[in-house]
Amino acid sequence: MSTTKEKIIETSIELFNEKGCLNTSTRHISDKLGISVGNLYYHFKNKEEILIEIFINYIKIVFREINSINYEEDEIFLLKDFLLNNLKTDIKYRFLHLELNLLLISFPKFKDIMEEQLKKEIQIIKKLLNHQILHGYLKPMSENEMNFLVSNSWIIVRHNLSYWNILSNDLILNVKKGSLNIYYFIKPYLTQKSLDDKRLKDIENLLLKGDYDL
Amino acid sequence: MSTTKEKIIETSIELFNEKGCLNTSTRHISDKLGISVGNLYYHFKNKEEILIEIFINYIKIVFREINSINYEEDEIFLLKDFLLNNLKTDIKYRFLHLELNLLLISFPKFKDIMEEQLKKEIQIIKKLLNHQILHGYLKPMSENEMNFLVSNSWIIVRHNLSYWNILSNDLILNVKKGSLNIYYFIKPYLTQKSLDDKRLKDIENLLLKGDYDL
Amino acid sequence: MSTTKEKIIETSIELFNEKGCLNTSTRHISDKLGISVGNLYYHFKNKEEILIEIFINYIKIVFREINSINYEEDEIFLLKDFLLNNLKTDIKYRFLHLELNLLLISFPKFKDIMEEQLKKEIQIIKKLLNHQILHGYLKPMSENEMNFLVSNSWIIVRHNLSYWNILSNDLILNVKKGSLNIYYFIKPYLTQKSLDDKRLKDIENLLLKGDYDL
Amino acid sequence: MSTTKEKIIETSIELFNEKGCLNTSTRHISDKLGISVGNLYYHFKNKEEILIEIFINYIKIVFREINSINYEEDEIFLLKDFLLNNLKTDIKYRFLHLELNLLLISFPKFKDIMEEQLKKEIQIIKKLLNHQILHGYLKPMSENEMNFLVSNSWIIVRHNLSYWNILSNDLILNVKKGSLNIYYFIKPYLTQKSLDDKRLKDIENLLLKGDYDL
DNA sequence: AATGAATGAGAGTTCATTCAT
DNA sequence: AATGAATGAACTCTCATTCAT
Repeated sequence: MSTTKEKIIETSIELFNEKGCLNTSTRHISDKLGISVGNLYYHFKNKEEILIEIFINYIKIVFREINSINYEEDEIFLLKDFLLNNLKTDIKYRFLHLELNLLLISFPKFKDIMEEQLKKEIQIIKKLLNHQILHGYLKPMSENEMNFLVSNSWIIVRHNLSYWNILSNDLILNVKKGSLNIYYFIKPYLTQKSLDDKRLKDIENLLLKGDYDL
Repeated sequence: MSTTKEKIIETSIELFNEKGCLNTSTRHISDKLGISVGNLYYHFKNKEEILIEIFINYIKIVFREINSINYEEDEIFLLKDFLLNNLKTDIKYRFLHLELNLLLISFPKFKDIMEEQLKKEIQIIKKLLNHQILHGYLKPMSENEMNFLVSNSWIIVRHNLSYWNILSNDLILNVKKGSLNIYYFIKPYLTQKSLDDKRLKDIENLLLKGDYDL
Repeated sequence: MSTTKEKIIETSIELFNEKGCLNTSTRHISDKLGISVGNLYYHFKNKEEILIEIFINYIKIVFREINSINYEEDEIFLLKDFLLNNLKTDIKYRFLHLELNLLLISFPKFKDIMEEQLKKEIQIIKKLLNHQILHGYLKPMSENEMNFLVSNSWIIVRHNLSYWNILSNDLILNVKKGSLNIYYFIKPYLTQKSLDDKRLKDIENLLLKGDYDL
Repeated sequence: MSTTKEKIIETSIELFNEKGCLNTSTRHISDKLGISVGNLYYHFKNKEEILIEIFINYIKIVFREINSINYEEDEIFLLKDFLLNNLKTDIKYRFLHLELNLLLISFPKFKDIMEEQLKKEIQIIKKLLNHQILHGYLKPMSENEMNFLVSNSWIIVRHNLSYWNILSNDLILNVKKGSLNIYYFIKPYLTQKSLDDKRLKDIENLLLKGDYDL
């Protein structure tokens, strides 16, 4: 049993993904939810606050997943986590990245939070990559190479859907193709130890077959 | 001395990059240009036609550059072309990719043309990559790997600005960083022959120093 | 104390009669009423919905009057009802018929409702005429003659104002002349019994003198 | 080989019938004709002048037909002329009557000419009817009855299409039905001599079968 | 918490008309 | 005669937001 505020968020996410945040009016949201516009504005000061609330929810989930990684236990699975765990979240909040630039232009507060958040993400990805290097799963690299591996990862992870969405309207299929974008992007950086690991082959097979739920 | 139609296109591009196509009204365009809205609509049936005209201009330039590549002369420079020649064009028309997903949702005709165009681009990039493999500059790869190299290239090329724009407002700097994204993305696929080639080092140095005009 | 929605309808009717529905903008309506355009569109999805609401109001009144006819009591007065009762309604909603053809072309939903409504009206007029025939007030006629009596009645009733409006701007006078159009149109179909009836003479005198309120 | 001015008139008539005069822009007309708007305005001061020119053409044809009636030769055929000769003209210029009231409201000059013209028409119809009475084809009637017979004729002739257009989109069929409206309207006023005349039966049969070209 | 009426700016677009060429 | 670029007012309609209840 969710509160009205939560319902507004969920409905907004659905509509933003469907038609885009900029194409979705507050009236659309309240109509779809079956509440009054006034009530929506009782819970949120304005549209940007809805967007920011959504983004904060997104951040929380992403960080919860990232922080739940057990760095000690089983190092190769870090890759699997990196690849699979976030897929569902990224689908649910896909408009955030698909529409990112207009959101940054249109909503200044959102831009500030996004910037701050990206910096944190960069640190975490770096930590992850360094950990993988330490355990011999990832080839060593210079600081500079590392920086561009990080940014490229982010770009590929956040924007692969842009590519597939042009070619097809099948969201699930596109997301599964996108997971292979990430996999094949990271592959050249893996060590022979990684490539020989049975678990990596399992991941590759899983992704290639697309035999998993989203 | 450019025609009104051309001026509308140029002004639209400027405003679309600045505020986003969806945030720019036809009245903004005509006001900035100092003409009446009526005159704008005399030259273009509607806003989508302006967008499409811009996109067609973009395509023409991209294809002109691509078709001017001399495949015989000097194979390594294909990479340089791939990296540098399009940068200016991509800056000028950056809103096309930064705002892509909302444009696809909002303008159905544009989507059709974009889809068609992307399919052509894919073929051309494949041809380029195969040519590089043939001459020993790129490592051989499977059909599948090739497909994801192509899609990842496209994603990195078109969306690297998304990343840097969050962190800084300096467009030129961001574009130059983005060029390194492309370079470092492609590097793991290069053969030793490429890596040993002096011209590649020159490219890398050029990009790292950012000592080139845009 | 009427609601805003009702006021919009009343103001629209006034303006539509005055300047024509097609010559009346939604801003005219809201300006005359002293509300914002936004408010008008809060109450009505679009202009066609205003038109349809007006038409439905019109239908309701027409049918209420028609259904209030007591077929048992006094048959000759059916004619009087047919002639007089609807006059006020037809004045109030006169643009509906004066402007009919453009409304049908311009508003497809309106056309559908109008078609449906006309078919109902035809049935009711037929019933009325048959009742008059049964009681010997109207000459018997073939099915075919009946059909064209019905259509001609409708045409005369709905369009007589078209004629008089060309010749004079005095609406009330024109409407009263129009009532005689209906009367003289129907007269040749009346039986001797009708013509001998004092009440018919009364009606004729009333209409000729125009000594009644509208 | 018609002049540009004539072509503008013909094209305007087509478009006015199709979409309504008020829904047809000068741009529509010049586009359909393949000339420039400027050229259209070279030939006509404004839209109203086009309308008036059309109306004058219409008047000329109507009067030419009316004046060609040979009152001596064969009196019963006056009815046929009244019924059939004008049908083609009325189809061609149907928007003039279908859209009449808005035209009167929107174009003051047109209204003046229309008023003047209607008065002339009334005189001519009266003359025709009196001639028919004189020869025993039409029942004698009072001045008053005559006036309303005239106005009702005009209403039925000009507005019967309004009725049928609601029920069907088949123009030719509707016009043919409309001809029966006129016929059945006039029938009660005919003398036994008319009704016994074989030529009248021929007309009725012709109209009922609809076996004639338009 | 919630309603829903109201605002007013601004969106995309069309229009009759003008005018230099 | 004819072109077609240009105007600017007006059109229908949508938007984020406010506020009395």
